Amino acid sequence: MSKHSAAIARFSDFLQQQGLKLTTEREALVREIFSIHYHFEADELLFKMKQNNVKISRATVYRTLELLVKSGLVRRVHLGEDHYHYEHVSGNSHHDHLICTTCGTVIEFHDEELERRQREICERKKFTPTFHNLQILGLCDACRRKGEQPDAPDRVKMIGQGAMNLRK
Amino acid sequence: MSKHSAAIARFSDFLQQQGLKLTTEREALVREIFSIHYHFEADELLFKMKQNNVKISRATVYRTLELLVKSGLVRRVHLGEDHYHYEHVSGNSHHDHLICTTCGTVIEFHDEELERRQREICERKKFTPTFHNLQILGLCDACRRKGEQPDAPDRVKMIGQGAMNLRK
DNA sequence: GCGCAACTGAGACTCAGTCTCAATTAAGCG
DNA sequence: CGCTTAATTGAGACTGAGTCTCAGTTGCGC
Repeated sequence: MSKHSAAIARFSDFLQQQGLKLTTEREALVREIFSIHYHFEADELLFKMKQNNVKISRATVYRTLELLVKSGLVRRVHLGEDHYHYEHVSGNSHHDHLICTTCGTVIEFHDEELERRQREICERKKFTPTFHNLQILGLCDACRRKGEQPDAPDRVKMIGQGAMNLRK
Repeated sequence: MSKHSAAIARFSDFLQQQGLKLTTEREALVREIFSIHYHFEADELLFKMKQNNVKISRATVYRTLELLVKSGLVRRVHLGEDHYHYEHVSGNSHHDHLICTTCGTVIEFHDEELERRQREICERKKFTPTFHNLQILGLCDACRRKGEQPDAPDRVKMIGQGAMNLRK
């Protein structure tokens, strides 16, 4: 049960600083998040917790995600779809995404030269960056091989495990 | 009335190629879009057309925007909010965005070195890019000057003219 | 001009995310 | 260890962007 205790301790500290409380729901959510090693959606989280018989409400999931983002333990990322995805932050930290528009595969990468160049651009524009978000959409190697796209997808599909809606 | 006729001609060609029709609604929408020289939202478009006494439905606006994106005349951009923004494409073409998280100002920029480096990264990952989207969030010069952020905004606010909801 | 596939609008629907409010709980304090 | 109270929770109503349906309309190739 002491898995992910480092993350929980960090979150606890953050909450205390803000005069907020570490509740069982919040703790369970952090555990769940840190056991997912991929991008996830809020509803996916809710679903998984239901599966594990952990009781938590939609509202609490969203509220806690917001706190986790503020605390820096979780990052909100755009993956080309029209709603948010999240990922937990653990040591290694920042990266950007290559997203295959055919199969939905997400490839992470980090490139120091790219980062440096961005900083230069900001400096020149007198802009103080705090965060950035880069997605490159296109075809992954596998999809390119299996024929020049069969039917021109105009929208990214099937990212993550899909929505699995189960409102209540 | 022949303003923006180049764009309309291009769209007409695209439609014809696809066996689709150029209707009065679609033409009016293209006119409206090409008279906005900034990022806009779908609802904003609907609102402006109502103001100008052009009758068009929400469904048609969305349907036409999709076609315009496919035709390459309009681009869908993420501006850090939870819904889409659009911008028309006109000659000069591709650029990325610096977005001030305090006042919502959007600064456009284009940097060839950044583009080149991205192409290199894709090559190394055997990824065939078709499009990318880079937003750098932070503080613009003006906001940085007027004090180190008064109350830590955790979310981008007030981008564009705001939503001005008027469903019907 | 005709025919018919493409198109349109009204409004129902979906789905992610937010808000409200009464009931509950963490945690500092005596 | 119980009290107090501010923070938190869950149920479900609500919001707002975007999609879908379907009956009626229209562009356009013949």
